[in-house]
Amino acid sequence: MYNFAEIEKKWQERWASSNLFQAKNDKTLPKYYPLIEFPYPSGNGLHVGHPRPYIALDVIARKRRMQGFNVLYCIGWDAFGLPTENYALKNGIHPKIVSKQNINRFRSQIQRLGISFDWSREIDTTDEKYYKWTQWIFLQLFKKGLAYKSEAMVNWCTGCNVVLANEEVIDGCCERCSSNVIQKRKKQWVLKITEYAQRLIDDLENVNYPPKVKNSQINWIGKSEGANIKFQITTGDLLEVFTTRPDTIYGVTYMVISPEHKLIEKWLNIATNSNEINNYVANAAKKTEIDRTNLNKDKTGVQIKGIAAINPMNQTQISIFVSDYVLTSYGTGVIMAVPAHDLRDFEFSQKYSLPVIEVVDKGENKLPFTSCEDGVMINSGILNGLRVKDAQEKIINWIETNNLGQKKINFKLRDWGFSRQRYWGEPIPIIHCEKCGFVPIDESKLPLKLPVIETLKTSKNGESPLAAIESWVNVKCPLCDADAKRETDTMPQWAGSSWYFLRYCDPHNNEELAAPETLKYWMPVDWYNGGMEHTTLHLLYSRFWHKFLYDIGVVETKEPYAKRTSHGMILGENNEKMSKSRGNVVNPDEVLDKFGADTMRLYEMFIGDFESAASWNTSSIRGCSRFLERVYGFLQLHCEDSSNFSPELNSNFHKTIKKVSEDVEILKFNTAIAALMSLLNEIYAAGKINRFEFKTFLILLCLFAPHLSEELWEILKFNGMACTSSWPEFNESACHESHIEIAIQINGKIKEKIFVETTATKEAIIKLAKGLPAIQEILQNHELKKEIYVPASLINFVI
RNA sequence: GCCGGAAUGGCGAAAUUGGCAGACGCACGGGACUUAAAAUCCCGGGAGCUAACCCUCGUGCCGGUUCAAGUCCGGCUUCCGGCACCA
Repeated sequence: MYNFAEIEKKWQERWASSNLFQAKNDKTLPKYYPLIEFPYPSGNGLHVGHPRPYIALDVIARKRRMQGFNVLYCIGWDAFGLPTENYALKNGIHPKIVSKQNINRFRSQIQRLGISFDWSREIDTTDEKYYKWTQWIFLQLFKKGLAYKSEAMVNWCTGCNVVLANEEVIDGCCERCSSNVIQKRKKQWVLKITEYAQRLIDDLENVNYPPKVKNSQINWIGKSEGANIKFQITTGDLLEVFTTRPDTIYGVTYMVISPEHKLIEKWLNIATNSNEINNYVANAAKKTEIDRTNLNKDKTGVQIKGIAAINPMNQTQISIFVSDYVLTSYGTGVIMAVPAHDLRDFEFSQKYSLPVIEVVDKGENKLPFTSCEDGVMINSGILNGLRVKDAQEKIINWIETNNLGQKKINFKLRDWGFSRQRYWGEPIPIIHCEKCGFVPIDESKLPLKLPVIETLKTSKNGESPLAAIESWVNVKCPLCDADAKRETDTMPQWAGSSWYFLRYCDPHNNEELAAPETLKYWMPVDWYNGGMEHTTLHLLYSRFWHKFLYDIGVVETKEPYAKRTSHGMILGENNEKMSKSRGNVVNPDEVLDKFGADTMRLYEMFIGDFESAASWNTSSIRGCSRFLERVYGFLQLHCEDSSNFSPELNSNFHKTIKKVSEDVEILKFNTAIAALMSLLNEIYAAGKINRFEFKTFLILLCLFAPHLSEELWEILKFNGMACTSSWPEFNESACHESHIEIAIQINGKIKEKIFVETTATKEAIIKLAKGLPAIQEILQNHELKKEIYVPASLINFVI
């Protein structure tokens, strides 16, 4: 009887006590560094989706060890964050305690899966020995001018007077008190990721990421080339726009300014319709960005009456509108509208009856004409008759000479908002001094520990709960010793996860974030697997930090991850995302109790294409446990001595070794397992297996079902352990069968099938096919136009 | 809305990237074993028309390219992920 509970406990204990999966310090060995995204230890515990990537890279880690690599495979906890803080607030427990409980639960659940993590290197982002270095990196960024304070829009609950996370805003209202939420400007720490935008695009060339990941990042960064151009306003102000089509400047018929633009406040005094503008601005503050930029929605706007802009090219006066389809966060927050050649501007102009001036002619009369290919400039003063590309060059030259602007590359990517008005995050190690400004705390004083609070209370007036702790906030300026105040914002959860893979290399180092020679040996990460949902934030943020660390000489590689892959989500039985509220969460504990870790591991790898979403199906698991039971029962009994593959299984064994070896490398775990199942079926049909074959089978199986494989390995008294043996080789020529099947088609439809020797020539096969009675009959009555022969596959007679 | 993906039997899926659609598994049906059931083992299933063979249709929808299309091209539909303070 296959007693998985006993077997799994036994081997997990043995692996742990022998430190079998600890990475070795011997830097002469070839290294391999697989990485999974470390989990956020949520209060709900693990669900069956979490282990999918852990098991997948465990398969790789185990295979690499068998291939002779020194493997660093680790896990840790990304434990700072909003849900823990909110849970702590609600239940009056300190977040530190909540985190600890969650981590303990996660750890014990994960340990039951028999994943070959090096548990001696476990890290926790909320550990002060860890966040010391998160803070240290922040200080380096600050010293290089890459961390600065800037105004940003935040969700402001008008009831609680606190800043809310997007997630806490439900239909424009506060999740807790249902008051209206508005967009409010607030000074925040921001990291200058835009300075690295071009490098973040360029260096994608040198990494092995799936095209969809590269494309997502490139689109997210959103590079566009154009120009910034200054327009004189009748008030004497200058209004600067960013445009990708400076060539269309003669077609500007109005301008649009975003509702948050600073000049609006000033112009309210001059405008003849200030009430109307005020109302519009207040309304816009209620909308989400997605609503505002929705192309299908009716665009709204209000003209700022009483002022106008002047087109620098022809001195025409043009009206200025406020509209929320223009965002403060992109470009300059102002656009020059060219309705004839931009879709959004065109729609807006139609709605508000604004003039449309065509400046690019392509012989079509349908407006808007937005393409810039092959167009010729018209109605455009100095640009008339030029092609669009030449016009662009000329106009940029002109504005630069006349000091009205310059060529400009813009990115959709925005600088990274780094402040949170929260307790459960890394304190930002900065002191505000009235005289000296922002003063970094001395590196020797790191970590700047989170002060202990008896009972955590909700923040007041939009500040972090830390602001209420006067003894902590009030300090002396490190430079001038005057009274000063600590920064009370904390870092976002993304901070700790932007460099954790460096810490795995040297997790107990108290002098440096990791010793340089250790980083040199282990980095880069060879294979990083994670969710598609992290493509544009976490993945980009950590690449940015890594490039910065490269620039200041901490790491030697420009990119942190040599290869990236992504897993699909595991959905509930009803095909929906697993969530507590939908009641479709499957707890791995139940699966482990009923079927054991090996079956669960096998099932999660067999469930479907690793990169696509898969629905959990409890009855399907049975197929995997049945397979393991067959291995346990049958193979143990029918084992004869021999050191060769039996002739009848020879080719199948080689094919299976090849299939498993290759498929796991391209994430085709499901077909690798199917190959093992097929092989077992063959063995069943043959009715026996010898010791050599069995040993090979166990090594292959060991990737997916390590406990059972070790157990059988021991029962059969093979040397050492399955997981420490060498990965088996396959013989390419032995993979081929002596005979193959060829399909005979007439006009693409299969009529017959023949078996021929693998070595048979094209001519011989065609002759054989033509000799078949059914084929002969058809060919006699029709004219043969063409014969197509696909080697080792088919013949098609076209008649 | 914008960006990135996906769609194949009753179900999860496979298909050397243009070459025999449905491997492997679940569920189901039949048989063997059993007093019986469970478990196990063997066999069978894309749909339609058939006594059976033949034949016809079939990879979300419409059209195209090709000797040959799940795979390539053009146009849709539906679903999923992300949209910067959930992680």
